[in-house]
Amino acid sequence: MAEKSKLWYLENFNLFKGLNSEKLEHLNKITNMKDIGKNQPIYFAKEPSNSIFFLKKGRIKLTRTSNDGKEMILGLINPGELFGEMSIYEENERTDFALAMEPALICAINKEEFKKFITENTELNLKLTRLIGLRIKKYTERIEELVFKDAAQRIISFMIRLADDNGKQLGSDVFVKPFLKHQDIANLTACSRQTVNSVLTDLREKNIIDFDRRKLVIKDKDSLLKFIS
Amino acid sequence: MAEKSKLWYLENFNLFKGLNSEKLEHLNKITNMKDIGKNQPIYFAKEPSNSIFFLKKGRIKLTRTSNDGKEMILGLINPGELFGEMSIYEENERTDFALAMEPALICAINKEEFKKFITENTELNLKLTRLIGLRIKKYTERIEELVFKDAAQRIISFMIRLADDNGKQLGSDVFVKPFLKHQDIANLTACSRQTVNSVLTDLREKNIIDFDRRKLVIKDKDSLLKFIS
DNA sequence: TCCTATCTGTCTAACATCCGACAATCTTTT
DNA sequence: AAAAGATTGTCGGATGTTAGACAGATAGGA
Repeated sequence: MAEKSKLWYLENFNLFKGLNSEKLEHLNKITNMKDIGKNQPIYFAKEPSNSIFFLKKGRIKLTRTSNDGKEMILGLINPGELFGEMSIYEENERTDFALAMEPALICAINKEEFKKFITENTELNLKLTRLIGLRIKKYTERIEELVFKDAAQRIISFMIRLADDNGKQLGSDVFVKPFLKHQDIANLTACSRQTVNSVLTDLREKNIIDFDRRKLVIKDKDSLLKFIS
Repeated sequence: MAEKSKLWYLENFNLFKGLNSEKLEHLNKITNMKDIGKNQPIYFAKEPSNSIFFLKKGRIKLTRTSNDGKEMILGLINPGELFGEMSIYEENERTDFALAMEPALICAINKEEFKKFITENTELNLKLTRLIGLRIKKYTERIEELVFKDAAQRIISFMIRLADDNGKQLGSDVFVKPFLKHQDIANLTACSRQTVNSVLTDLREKNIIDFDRRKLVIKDKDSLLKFIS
């Protein structure tokens, strides 16, 4: 990878927008671009956490596994987003597991280097603080959803968020591509694969959504919103 | 309330330990002690968030309410702990609701004043950052629990945490006093009051715990731990 | 002190969701 | 192009949890 393009990448991460070229150059020196293959791990749980990451290309899922082998997905990471940032706050090892869902390009920064860089760039500190606030908000909302909503409502909420984050408006429809496999949706919404399937096919029969392995189309968002009232 | 005792209170909050008397005096000037009656609110959801709080005495529950009136408890606050601190991170209104479970004594600090105080005391900043990291960890563990564990396991995990936080070792038993009413335990563990009751009485029959309205006694922690394996 | 609220304990029926099973379809590898 | 593997679709039975109902116990206010 040419150094020039790496610099360009850095500049395009939300977090780094507005930094001057001197600072970007310094950031460039302490970062490391890396290609990750499909289904390859980026880090493991219980691994000492020395780095934080930015995603340039691909999709990452952050997961946790129960004692008896069940998987839950804590969150999905899209290009331009930071992940693994908990290593700034936790002393020891990571508690989750990051996996590339498709071929990905990531940018790694050493935790200590990044900490130092932050203290020298207080405007970054503010952005980071805001980001952490958003994370907490997201997690508490997730808890709320698990407590108050049933499986169908959780799946529908997930689709709406997915469409908001990754969808393209096309006429009156919203396209999301790629979609996720049912098992992943199940692991995100805390229900079984079969329940995901039956909810999705039911909504398709009602002409509210359409989907196949690779795409999701939301044809009638208003009806979806009614379900989660 | 005499000013002298208030200063003494401040000194005893974990977060402020180690501050010199000049800084404590300044803190004293920007804080406000307040008595709160049983079942009285401290702040409401959707209220502009101008203050953060420290709890000196009593117990606080942080709750959220669903559209159809069901309550969930996001967390309990014990004396010495900070709460409402999300107002530092979120711009707008609060998303939850704080209620005194028993007569309480709290200490309020204006958000902006506190922010200023932090920037002038960087060692505090570090402590606060660590605290936020712990909050995130706690929330993600809660999500994990909701996804992986059944109702009985969640209730048992809750009792163990309660005993760790508020229990007193007495011989081979751990006493927790006061206990919570079953409905509150239900709202903390995402299940119904009836389920809480049946799990508790079942454990009592097996001589693993004992309880009544005011206390919980853990008589056989090992057996409890086996349930959550 | 009595009276009223609230909380606990215990049923049973209804319900949501899971789980195993298996065929059909699509994807990847050889 | 064939074979192996992964994903989707669809059953029906098993299971955990809820919700309603109501009696008895306890706490708090008049």
